[in-house]
Amino acid sequence: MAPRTRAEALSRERIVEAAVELLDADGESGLTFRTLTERLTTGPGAIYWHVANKAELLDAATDSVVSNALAVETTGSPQDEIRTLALGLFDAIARHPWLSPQLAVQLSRSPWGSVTPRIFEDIGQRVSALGVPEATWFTATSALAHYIFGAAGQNAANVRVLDDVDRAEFLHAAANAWEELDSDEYPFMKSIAGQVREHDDREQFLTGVDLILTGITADAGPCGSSRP
Amino acid sequence: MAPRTRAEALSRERIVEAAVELLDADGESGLTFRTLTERLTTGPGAIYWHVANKAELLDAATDSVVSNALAVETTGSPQDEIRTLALGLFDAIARHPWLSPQLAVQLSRSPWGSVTPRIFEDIGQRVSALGVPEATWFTATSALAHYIFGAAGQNAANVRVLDDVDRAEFLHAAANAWEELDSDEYPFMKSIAGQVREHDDREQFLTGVDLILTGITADAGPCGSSRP
DNA sequence: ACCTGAACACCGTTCAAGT
DNA sequence: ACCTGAACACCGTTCAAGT
Repeated sequence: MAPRTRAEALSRERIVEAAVELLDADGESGLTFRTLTERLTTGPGAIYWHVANKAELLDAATDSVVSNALAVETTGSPQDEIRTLALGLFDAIARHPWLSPQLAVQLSRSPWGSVTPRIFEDIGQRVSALGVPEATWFTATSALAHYIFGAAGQNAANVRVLDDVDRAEFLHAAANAWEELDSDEYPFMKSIAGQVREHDDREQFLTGVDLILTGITADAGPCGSSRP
Repeated sequence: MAPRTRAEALSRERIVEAAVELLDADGESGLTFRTLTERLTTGPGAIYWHVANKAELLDAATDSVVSNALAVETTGSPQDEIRTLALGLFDAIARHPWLSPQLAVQLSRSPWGSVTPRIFEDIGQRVSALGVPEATWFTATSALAHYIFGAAGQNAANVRVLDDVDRAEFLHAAANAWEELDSDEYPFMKSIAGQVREHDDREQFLTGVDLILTGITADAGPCGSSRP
């Protein structure tokens, strides 16, 4: 029982929680100090007492959501654990599509903020457990992390407001559009239109993770190509 | 000789060109309608005659820069051509760091705007020339594209305003900071700190591209691991 | 057809004043 | 210590008016 319990005292936690809700509902443009003060029935000054500025608030919201996504049980081979972590991030970004640009912005403001090292660390620990040379760890972990963010971001862009039915229609329409593209200029897009129409996002995503895992463990053996 | 030549008539091209210059100089926050009208010595209404809104202007600026980056001569094996394209994008994003968040935003607004299909097409054509099964084309191309954007974005974040000397100092300081991280929480980041301090960005980037190319061509043969 | 420039609604942020 | 709320500078965008 804290001293004041009547009107649910303001706190950094409550502010971040409300920010996440606004972002989930209406995207990045849905979070303003106006909408935030309205929801929390307070004034801008009150928020600035707990939070330095909007950028810090977005960082905190990102941190909160990513932390939850990384807090998963992982057991099995390093490969399995990497798949679990990757899928956790993929699903989190699908649930919170605003994360994708936000992670890029946060990265570009300070390359090693609070979120990036944690993701690198979590993935990197499993990469180092794959038994590949230590000299390849950094490159391998980067490749995995970048693929996860990029693929998840693209998926989030598709998901956004659409429910499953709308989404199927959307993909269908997109695939049809590609099939009608000029075959001189876009032969490749035309050829994969069918795959796009029928693919399952999460399955496709995991296939890509496996592809990179194969590249990591294949090393420069007989299957790989080596550059001079 | 056009009817009016005295004061360099306004045009969509000139507006986009000025926008790119402002973005290069001061990042995304450096481009406002105030700074733009000032540089072009005109009013906001004049710009709105040629451009629908700021989002379209950013799209046009992105499109212009990426088009240049993709307009490179590529000859050699499909692998070589993919490396050339990848490095071209990497360097373009290093020269124009604002591209990185912008590509993410553009992707999240409309998944298949004008830029993304061109990049997918250019890379995808080479992937399909690798001689791997058509069913893997989409996944392979996605993995490459996402890695390129992610790695280039991270690099751009490091480069930003720093010159080479500052950059070396920056990496040195970052590596030192990681080495002093708690070894229970961040054992992996500690272990790769040395690699980060000494790595060459472009070389490291190409190594990652090769890693993914290896994964693509290794298929599910004896070198790869397959998931049940 | 192309441009001017005042005006509008909205944004993040500040700060003297309250309790 | 924590909150109020008016005020400020700035933003993207509009539009009647000019040429």
